[in-house]
Amino acid sequence: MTKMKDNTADQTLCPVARAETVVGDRWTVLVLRELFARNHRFEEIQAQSGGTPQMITARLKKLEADGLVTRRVYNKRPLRHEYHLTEKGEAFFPVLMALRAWGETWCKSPREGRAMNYTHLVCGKPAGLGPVCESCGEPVRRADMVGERTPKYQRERDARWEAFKATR
Amino acid sequence: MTKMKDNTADQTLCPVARAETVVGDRWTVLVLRELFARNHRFEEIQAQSGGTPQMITARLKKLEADGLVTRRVYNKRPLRHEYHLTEKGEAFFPVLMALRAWGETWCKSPREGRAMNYTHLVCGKPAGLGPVCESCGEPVRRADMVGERTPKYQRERDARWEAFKATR
DNA sequence: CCATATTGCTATGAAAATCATAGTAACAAG
DNA sequence: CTTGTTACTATGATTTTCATAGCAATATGG
Repeated sequence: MTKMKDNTADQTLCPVARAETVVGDRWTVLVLRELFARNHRFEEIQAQSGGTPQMITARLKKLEADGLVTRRVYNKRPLRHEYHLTEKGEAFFPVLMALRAWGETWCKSPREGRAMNYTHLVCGKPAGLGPVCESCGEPVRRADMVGERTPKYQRERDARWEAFKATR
Repeated sequence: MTKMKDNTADQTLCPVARAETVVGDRWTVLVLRELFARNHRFEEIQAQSGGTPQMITARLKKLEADGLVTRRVYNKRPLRHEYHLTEKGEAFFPVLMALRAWGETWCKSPREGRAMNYTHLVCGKPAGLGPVCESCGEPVRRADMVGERTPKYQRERDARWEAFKATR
């Protein structure tokens, strides 16, 4: 034998399994990253995540269906939408920050340097990687932080955008 | 046009993208969940995650290759291995806890109840869902917590194990 | 000894997802 | 009336996943 019943994971009480049916996918997480980075347009999301349009459309539709994202008209004629995080979507922030902390610590050689640096607005100092500010020790919320891209990461993103535009 | 160069994400400075190449997959996260739940045997991991053996073998191999998991012989003749988290794997704990918090809060109706309750050993009280103990306010580490399954969730897992054994 | 159970997988073919590439729709601007 | 912009959809090849089955190496019970 091999498999049991289908635990499509909405059949379980486990919150991790439940969450994974929504965000258990590379593209979905990258789309969310872009939305948190305040990139709300389809093109930008596609360019920075590196996905095909189908991948991005599919994830955005699913995220909308799952209540993490809303579409907002920013232009009628031609009709154009921006994608924004809902409260449920915004609440995903701590997961992304935890993932970031793990990625910075365990998926990079030290010489590569950070992608982003966050400043904790409450104390005005660097927030570091953890769930509490490394400078003042208070738990950090998204609203209390400003993130700034390091020059290297900014250049990387600019280059990606240029490369994307070049092929259109 | 449609796609740009391949950002296989080890080509980026972004720690989220880097992390996702390792753990950006439903099965991988469920396997990690089981390892954190101290289920170290192939069968248990398969039964509780609900995957096919190939899915589980593939994830365990990849997790080993990525340095999150080590195989440990627990029986020669017949040769049998247990899967254990490395330091890198253990470090993933905050991500899982953040995912748990989000899942409990946003992927469940209130009446369903929790899957687990953690006690913060430092203060002896409930740790809650956040990165800091809801009782004493200190940041919680995995070593400072004991998790207990709620009866309902325990029954669910027992049932899954029985169902699994029944089909073998 | 010999049949059955245990554990940890591998094999196989069908179904579904993903990829790269190309193209379309609906306008705006010059 | 041609070119550009934005947000997709279409298509066919490739890759992954799924469900089902089976196997290898022993332990265990009779």
